[in-house]
Amino acid sequence: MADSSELDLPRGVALAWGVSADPQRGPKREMSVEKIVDAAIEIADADGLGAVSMAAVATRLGYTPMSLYRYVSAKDDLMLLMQETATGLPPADVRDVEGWRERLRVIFRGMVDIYLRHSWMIDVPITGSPTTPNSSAWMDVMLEAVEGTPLSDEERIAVALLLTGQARWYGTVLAGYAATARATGLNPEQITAREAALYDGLISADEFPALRRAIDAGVFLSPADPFLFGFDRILDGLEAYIGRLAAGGARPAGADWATLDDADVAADKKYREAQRSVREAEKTLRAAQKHVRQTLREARERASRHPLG
Amino acid sequence: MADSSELDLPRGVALAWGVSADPQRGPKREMSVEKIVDAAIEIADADGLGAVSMAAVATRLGYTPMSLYRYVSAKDDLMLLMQETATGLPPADVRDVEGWRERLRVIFRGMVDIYLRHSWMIDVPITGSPTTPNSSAWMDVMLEAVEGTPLSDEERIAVALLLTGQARWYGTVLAGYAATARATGLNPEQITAREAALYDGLISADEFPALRRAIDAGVFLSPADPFLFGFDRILDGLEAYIGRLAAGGARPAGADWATLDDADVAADKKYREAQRSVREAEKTLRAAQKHVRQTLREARERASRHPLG
DNA sequence: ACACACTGTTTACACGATAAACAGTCCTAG
DNA sequence: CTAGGACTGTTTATCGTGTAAACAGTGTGT
Repeated sequence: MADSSELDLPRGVALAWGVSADPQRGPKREMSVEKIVDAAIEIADADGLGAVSMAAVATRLGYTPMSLYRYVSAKDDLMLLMQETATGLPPADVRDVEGWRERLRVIFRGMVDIYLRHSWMIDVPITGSPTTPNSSAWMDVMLEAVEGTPLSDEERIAVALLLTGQARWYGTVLAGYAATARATGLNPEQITAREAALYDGLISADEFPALRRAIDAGVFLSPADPFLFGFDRILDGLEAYIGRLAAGGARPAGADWATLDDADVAADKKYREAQRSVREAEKTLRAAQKHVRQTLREARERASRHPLG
Repeated sequence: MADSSELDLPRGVALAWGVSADPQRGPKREMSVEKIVDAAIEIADADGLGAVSMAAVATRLGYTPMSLYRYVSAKDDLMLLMQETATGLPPADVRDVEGWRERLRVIFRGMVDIYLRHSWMIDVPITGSPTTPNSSAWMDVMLEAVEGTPLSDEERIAVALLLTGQARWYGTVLAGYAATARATGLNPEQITAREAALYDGLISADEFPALRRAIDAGVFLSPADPFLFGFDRILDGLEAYIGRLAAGGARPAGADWATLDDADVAADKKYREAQRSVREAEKTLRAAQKHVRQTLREARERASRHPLG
């Protein structure tokens, strides 16, 4: 470990590592960072991250809003600490599990559980990889899980990233459900049904043939969990790769992803305009169809009641 | 397609489908939804989604903030339209590409490009799957790409979800870079270097042995793109599965993910407390070590200069 | 021509984060 | 053992949000 004297830690990160001098003089502290963070988490669990305001947290603890700033230098730091606390430590029993495949599955399950418990986690704004103790512990346990494999160090990191991303994505969708549930008071089945109805009503066979066929096959009402399928495919892919390496197969060159150049970015607005005309044309096409004229009529009626429709 | 008379579309979704009656009487409109959305996107591209306020958009167009509300019923809707516009249509040439694997790669690349262009996309709050035309078009093209395979309808949706999630995750990390770049003015290499230094300074071999080893191997300074590795593994996994199906292999039963019950959630706070003691103990351990005492001393010095460290 | 549906604007409000100045508390250096 | 001052939680105030409501001007269908 390098000498840390040269580092100046981002404010919240230092708090997360518990590396902050406790004051020696002055009155006894009545609160603590932990209590504040716990209160904030409870609010977020119940009503989403949007409900976490300094005032709300303070009120819940019976203090005035400004008092929190003696413990947490800014709301950003509070959110980082919420994230870190809710992340917690990875399951302790991973080491007992036999085989990298099962170990990764246990870890993945652990991550998804976190998002299941704390759907607001997804809404915490990201600023670089979180160099906090608990996040590092998860990273560590993932790396350890694949230590018996012929994967290179870079590849192991890539695997950890792959799991993290997949869990996060699962969490994102779960959070979407949680948010609509909060907003509408509907239960998961009702939300699914409503979304299926929306799709069903909007997707025409001419414009979106493949999607339309899927809808007709009832996929949006299926109880099967698509994320589990995805996760199993990921494990399959790793297994195939590891198998190839073990069999002495050559490691393919790690391609470097071409970045966008400025011209691409500049072209984007024109591109959007071009797409707009395409879509405009499709819109006209749509409008020519009977059932869509119906939709339009409905929408106009609605718009007249409710100016911005 | 079912009769849409029963549906009441979420406000913004109707706008996205272009299903809103243009007013007939009254003065000519000076603005348009498109111009507003474009202005908002330009602001977000330059300074992030946080910089997009109604006032900022209006100012950029030379109007007063409230004028926007004649076109866009709320900021949420504006964001939905930004998302939809920036999403655009999938690449038109996917159909020309031979083989599902290459087709998926082209689509994936297209998605990542979007996040490369518009890193703020990740920050747009999600509320259910976006039933908008462009998003549907991407879904459609993904489903079409795997039409020649023996995958079931549910599985195809799962594949589309898998790609989307992976692209989003890539985008999340890209957005993190963009955000720190904006905040600090550093270029990507400098950001990587700074993060590597942070890790290097904080991760001890005792607490995070596997991670520490990875750091020493220099993985955080490697130029290889871990997301490409991950994506290739996903494709490998799909290939393996498709191969198995084609060879007449049985389809494994789609496991249903066990949801958390209330007891689990209630136990979470106690769990966090338990973890806190573990971490507290580890902290003490850390503090007993020489180099960490060093860190602490540094931190105290810093804290005395800068009260909340 | 005139009512009124519409335009963009003004004014106003309820929150949000947080800076600055406050009076009370209590450790520690003299 | 007694200040001085570091520290506590509080009060007050500022600035930036999103958006409701009332406004005067405009142009179209009756």
